[in-house]
Amino acid sequence: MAKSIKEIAQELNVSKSTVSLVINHKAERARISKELESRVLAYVEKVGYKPNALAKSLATGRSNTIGLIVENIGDSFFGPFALYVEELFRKKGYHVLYSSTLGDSQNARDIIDSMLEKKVEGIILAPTVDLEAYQRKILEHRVPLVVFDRNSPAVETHYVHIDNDVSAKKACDHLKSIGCQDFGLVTIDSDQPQMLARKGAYLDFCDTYGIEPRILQLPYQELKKKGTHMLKNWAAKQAGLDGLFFTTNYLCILGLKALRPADENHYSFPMLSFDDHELFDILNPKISCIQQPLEPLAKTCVKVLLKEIEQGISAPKEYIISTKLIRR
Amino acid sequence: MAKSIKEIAQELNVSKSTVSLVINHKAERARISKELESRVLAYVEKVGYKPNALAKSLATGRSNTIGLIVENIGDSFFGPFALYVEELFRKKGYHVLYSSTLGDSQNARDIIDSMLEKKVEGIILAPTVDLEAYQRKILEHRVPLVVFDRNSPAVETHYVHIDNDVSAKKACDHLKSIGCQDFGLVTIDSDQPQMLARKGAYLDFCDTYGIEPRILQLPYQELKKKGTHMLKNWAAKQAGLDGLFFTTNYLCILGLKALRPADENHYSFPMLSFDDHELFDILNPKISCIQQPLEPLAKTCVKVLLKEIEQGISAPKEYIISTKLIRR
DNA sequence: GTGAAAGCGCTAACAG
DNA sequence: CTGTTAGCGCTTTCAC
Repeated sequence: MAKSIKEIAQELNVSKSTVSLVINHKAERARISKELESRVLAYVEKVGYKPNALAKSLATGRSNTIGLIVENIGDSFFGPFALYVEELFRKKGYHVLYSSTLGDSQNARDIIDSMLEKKVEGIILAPTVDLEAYQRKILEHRVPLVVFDRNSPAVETHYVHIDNDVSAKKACDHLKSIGCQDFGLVTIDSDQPQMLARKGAYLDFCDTYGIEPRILQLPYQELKKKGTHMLKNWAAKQAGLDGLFFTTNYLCILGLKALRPADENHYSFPMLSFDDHELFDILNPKISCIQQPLEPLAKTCVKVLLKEIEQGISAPKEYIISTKLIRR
Repeated sequence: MAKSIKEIAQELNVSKSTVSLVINHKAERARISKELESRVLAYVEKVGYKPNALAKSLATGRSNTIGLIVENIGDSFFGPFALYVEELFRKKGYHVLYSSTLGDSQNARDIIDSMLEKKVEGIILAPTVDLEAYQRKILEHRVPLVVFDRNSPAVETHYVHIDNDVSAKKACDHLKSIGCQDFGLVTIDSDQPQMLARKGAYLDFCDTYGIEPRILQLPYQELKKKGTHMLKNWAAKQAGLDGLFFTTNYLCILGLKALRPADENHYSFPMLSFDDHELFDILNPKISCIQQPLEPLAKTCVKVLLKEIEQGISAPKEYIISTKLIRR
């Protein structure tokens, strides 16, 4: 069905290379006559010939594709992030092959393998835990890698992230400033470094102000099944609790649903979320949050990766994007 | 860096084809000795050899990739939908190449071209308007196509969608049943068939009950810039308006933000949204909606496309998924 | 049982 | 200026 360059050449009575050169805008350099060039171009246009990208990539060694590995493409953080990334790469002539790990390391490894097999020219990765070996593998294949959102401390790669300590500290300070004396932290049970950092900042804060820490760790893998129940039970036992800091927006949403008062218009205490959400500002009460600036985050990842692709792999560097406390 | 099959063969003192046959589990059929087979397998495992997917696809004509084209991967409808699709295809050994059109037909055409060049084995598409010619082009390339969410009526392709008329009618009935006598419709200005169908159902409803229709069409391309302002102005002029039906959830969210009362806890009238949203049930008041069941939608698209891929292109068929009115 | 050889569609020297 | 040629890495047929 689809024509090949060979057929085009035959039908035009020229050689394959002539057609190839014209198509790839190298006619000038090969000093092909303007007239022949436009004849070829016209014919190619007419029959709608499109080169087979697979063959082209195989021959050139360039796939024009980059891989983006996130935790969950359907999530309100990664989805919009992915859109920015896609847009930015599109402008540069690259395509994006996405995949979601769902927090499962085996998934992540499979995804990385197949991306490597597909010869992506670079990878942007939000790693799961235990992915150090595979991050090294990517690097060994000489494929540029940018890690974002969370990092495996042991692996030396470019790393784009926000300042989790400072941000979580800001969150705690804010809760204190609005009168919370005894607020708790709700996080997940995984060892993701960014979650550990947020928890660490909370613990430090408690230490500084002599607050007794109250921490609930929810099981990431069974959040839907058990989260609500666990949170309710836990909260019921926390006498004197006067605020809650959620380390991510989906936890905060879970919290809002679980702790919703039956017939009142307001929750009994302030809640603050890490990561914004499009509806946080119209809830009642409004939900303050630590906002990760998606666009700068995406732009930085793309910029760093493009540089690696174009100029070769360079020494790993860390890029810190600062967050904003949104008071509502 | 990455080894080729040729190197593996040399290092093993066998021929390329032997290695290839073993890797592809065709050792038996080629009557290769068990002993040799396990020797090859062991070596391949040891050095971590992975075949170049590009070369493989070129040789076999199978890319094991399918294309998914949505409007906006960052959106709360398409994002989770994409996740389901990805998961379902992953199980079948396919990868998904996504892209967002952002409602722009030129983007859509570029995306389709490049997917065709990459030799995807099938495409799931949420079309923009004016995409008929390109849908035909896909079919002419003998690439299986499943259209969902919206359809270009003229093109005969497999089409998975919800029943927009019936659903919108349900929505209107519900508003009436809770006492709205004079509710309006807020939609976008594009000619997407599903939007037209929803509007049509509203007009029919008004006709039946002798209600004077009040419709606001917001400019899709400039929603962020002008939407809030336009909606506010429009609503202010609608004397006696006692309810609002939004044809999509992002419009409803815009409405909730635009019409938020300054210092009251409730909106002045009920709002109902087409498409659910994770926070609609904790808003005050809660937002009722027409819920499109994402998982069945995704499952159907995948099932239909897989059948086309495996059994060849068949006569176009329409698959209708029914929606649910969620009263809140 | 195994390996040589042709070919998938394209690019990129290098002759002419 | 144009065409021939030799791959890119893999699959697959067909002699040996």
